[in-house]
Amino acid sequence: MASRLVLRIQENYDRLTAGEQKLAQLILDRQDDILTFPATEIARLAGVSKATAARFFQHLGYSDFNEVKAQAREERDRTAPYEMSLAQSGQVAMGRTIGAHLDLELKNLTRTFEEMRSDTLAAATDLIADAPRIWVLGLGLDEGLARYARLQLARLRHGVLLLGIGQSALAEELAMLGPKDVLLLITLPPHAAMLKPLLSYARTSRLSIVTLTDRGSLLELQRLSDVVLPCHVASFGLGPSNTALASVIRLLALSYAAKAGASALQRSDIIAAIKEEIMDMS
Amino acid sequence: MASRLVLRIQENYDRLTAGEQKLAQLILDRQDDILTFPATEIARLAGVSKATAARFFQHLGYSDFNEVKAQAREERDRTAPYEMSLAQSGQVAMGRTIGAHLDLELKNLTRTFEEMRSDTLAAATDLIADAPRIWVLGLGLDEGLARYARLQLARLRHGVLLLGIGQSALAEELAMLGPKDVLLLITLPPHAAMLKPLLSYARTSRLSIVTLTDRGSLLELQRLSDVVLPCHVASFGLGPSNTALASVIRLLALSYAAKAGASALQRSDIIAAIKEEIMDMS
DNA sequence: ATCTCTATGAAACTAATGTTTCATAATTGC
DNA sequence: GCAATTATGAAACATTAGTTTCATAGAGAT
Repeated sequence: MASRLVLRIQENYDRLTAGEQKLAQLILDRQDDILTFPATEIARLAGVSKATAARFFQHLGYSDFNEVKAQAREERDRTAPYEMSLAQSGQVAMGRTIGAHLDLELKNLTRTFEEMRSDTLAAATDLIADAPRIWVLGLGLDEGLARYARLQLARLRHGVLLLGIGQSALAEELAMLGPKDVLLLITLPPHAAMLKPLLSYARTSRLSIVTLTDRGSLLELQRLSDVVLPCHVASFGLGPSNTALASVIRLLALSYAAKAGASALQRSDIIAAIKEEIMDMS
Repeated sequence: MASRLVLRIQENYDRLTAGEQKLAQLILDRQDDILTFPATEIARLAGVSKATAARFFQHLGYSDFNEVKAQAREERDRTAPYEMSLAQSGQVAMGRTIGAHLDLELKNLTRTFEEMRSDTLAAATDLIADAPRIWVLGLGLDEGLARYARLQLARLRHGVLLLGIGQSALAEELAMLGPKDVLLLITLPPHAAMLKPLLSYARTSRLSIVTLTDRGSLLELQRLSDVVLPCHVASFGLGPSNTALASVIRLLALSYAAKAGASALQRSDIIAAIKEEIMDMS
């Protein structure tokens, strides 16, 4: 991040020599990362000598390149003031600050969607759209998210059911799985021991399996699924964070709603109206 | 930005020597900017020698510090441009892109924690720590999150119960509420019509109410609660987004675990061990 | 065409960074 | 208490980075 350097360059651009303008253009083109390189490398990338680079920064008013870097660091610290203020005043959780928690959650979300291929999301959406029934499964801690997913999808379409609630009836439920159905599996480490045999059995029903899991489980679960949407779940403690997974569920519902169009939204409106009517009767 | 370095540190933390842990802690505390400093300076900041720093990075699997910096640059390049590429090529959901979805989620998270007062989080944590029993309530769509919250807290302490599951038994459950208990309420708009009378009744039990809700409901629910932790829930459709609320639940659990200390973590370990044993018997 | 001035790169010099080696202190096991 | 092992920092060494100086090329003015 080099905002103030960029501003100085912009203010002085016409007064720069040709070599200096080469440097200036490079910095304007790569504002975010150029200062992570040493000046020697910046000069090389711009196609000028080290001497020209040194004179360039001096021409802009800096005493030397170290001053440029120090200014950029100060600017970075100042850009996110809430993090610093939170970090300083915030409650310490697990030895970390609220700011650190937020940072990690933001990174989990960013990396999750950074790496999400649109064709993977589309494939998952298509499977859901075409399925006569959707079975949602989440074991242990993942059950809450499974319920959330089921509710999100049930608002938009019929035939969305939860598996594994009363585990004593799981076998009966598995017997109900049919071809063309979709199993929406939500699972984070540590994975339930029964998961693999359950998935192996489920596949004999010739249904499709869409799995939401963490990055580390991607390869393993890819073998047992038709589509895997991986999430980043890094945390400071208490097992994996499911914030990114919650957001992926939401995106999947949004994506389905967009594909299904008016009928999905109409269903959601109907359900809302039913609720209002039921509550009026209470 | 040093996400992968951070993950490597987290995976290996217990195997690091004391000097290496000093470096590790510094990097965890200052993930965003620490790699803008040379390794010599990082060593100085951590209070170790340059030799220790060099061995530390090698211990983590890097051939040298230059490789650490190169990886961080690559990561930054991979994180920044994707928003543009996703926005241009990504699946359109509800008229918005994956990039827009991510942006909105990031903003929800950022604003939620930016506005979170540490004293409010501490007050909620204290109430939970001191309560003989915690009742968790989420109606309708919020039920999934309520289950998630209950599971997170039940791993850390006894006496965490879910309200409102079989609504026909709700009256019986409400009769069980006692003084000094805490009701952890999770509710987003549209709020269930029964919520207000339910809360009014609950207060006659002289228990404390900790409410997680959206910003818009803050004033209204503040009158009925002891502590309110508001979340930003902006979305493009399908009602409010609960990604930030999921993360607040997680932070609350982390905060409680930090306060309760060893006993909470021990309980979590015990539960994990029980699960392993039960699964081995399956 | 020539002279003056400016821009520039090569080279020299200085400074800083990073890695490796070695000696010592601390820790662990018997 | 002692020996063996490991961790660590100081120092040596190697490499890179950054600044300054000097020589040259190019541009502009006459």
